[in-house]
Amino acid sequence: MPELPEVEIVRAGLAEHVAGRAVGAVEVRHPRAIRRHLAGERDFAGRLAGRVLRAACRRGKYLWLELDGDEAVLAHLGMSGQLRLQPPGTPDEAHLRVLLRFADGGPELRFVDQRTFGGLSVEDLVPVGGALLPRPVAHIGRDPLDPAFDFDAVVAAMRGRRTGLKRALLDQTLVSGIGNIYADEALWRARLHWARPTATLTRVQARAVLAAAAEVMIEALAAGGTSFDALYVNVNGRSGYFDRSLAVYGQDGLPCPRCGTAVRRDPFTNRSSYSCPRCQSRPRRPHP
DNA sequence: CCTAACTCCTGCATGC
DNA sequence: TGCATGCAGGAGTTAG
Repeated sequence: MPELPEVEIVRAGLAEHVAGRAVGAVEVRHPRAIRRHLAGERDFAGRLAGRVLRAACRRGKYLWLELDGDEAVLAHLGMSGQLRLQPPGTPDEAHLRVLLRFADGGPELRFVDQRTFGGLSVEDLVPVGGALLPRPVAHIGRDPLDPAFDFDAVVAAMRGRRTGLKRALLDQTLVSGIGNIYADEALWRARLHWARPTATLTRVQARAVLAAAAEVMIEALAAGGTSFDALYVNVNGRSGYFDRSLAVYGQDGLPCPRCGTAVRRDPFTNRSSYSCPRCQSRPRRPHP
C-alpha cells in the first residue's frame, strides 16, 4: 500500500519519536510478521532488548532503524503495514503483529498489518555503492528523491529494457519508491502511456517521466501522503490527504483534469492502470 | 543474464 | 441474506 511518500512520513515520525531510545521487551504476536528474520522470534526479541535505536533511514519503500554495531531493524510495510506509537496499555489493534516496548516506559512502537505482506527483521548493514544498507536492500536502486539519484544512468538503463514503461517504473531495482499510484500519476504528468515500450522512449521522455515521479511524490509528501482509508496512517495514526489531488489514479470515468476526457481503467498485471485516453495516446505497438 | 507470471494474506465491494 | 468472485497501495521466488 504505502509508496515512497507514505514511507518517508513514517520514517520522519520514527526519527522524531524513536531515535535515541533503548528497546525494552519485544513481543511478536504473529510469526508471519518476522518471517524474514530466519533465526526466529526468540532471537528477534533477544537481539533487540537493550539496544539503542539510532538513525531512521529509508531507501525506496524500505525503512530501517540503525542499531549500534552495523546492524539495523528493517521494516517493510507491504500493502497494509503501519508503524504506530501508542501509550503503554493502549488496547491491541485488530491486526497488531509486533510490539516494541522501550526502557524509558514511554510510547510503544507497534507494527500493525492486516494483510501480513509486510514485516520486520534484524539485518546486517553492508556497504553498497557508497551507502550502508541492510542486506535485503542491497539490490534496491536509489529513489528519485535521493540526492545521489543519477537521472542519466537510470534513463540509459530504462531505454535498454525490453518492457513496458509502467513495468519499468515499478521495478525497484531500476528506480525505487514508485508504486501503482505514483506510476500512474507520473505517466499522466509526462503524457506517456503505460504500455509504451521503454526502448522507443527518447532520452527527454524518459527523463520527463522520472522527473514527474519525483515531482508528484514531493507534492504527496507535503500533503501528508495518499490515503483512501484507515490502512495508511503515520506513526500518530493520522491519514494524508493527497488522494484529493490525484489526477487519474482511481478516477475511472471521471474527467481528466487537463482535457476533460473520461479517465479509463485498464487491467495491468492483475491490478489496474488509470490513464487519460487523449493525453496519453496508446503506442502504435504497445508492450504486452 | 533478463522478463513476467505466480504467490503470499485479509477484508471489502459487488453481483447473482 | 448468503455465497462466490474480484480487487486492493508490494515484492521475493520461480519458471521460461
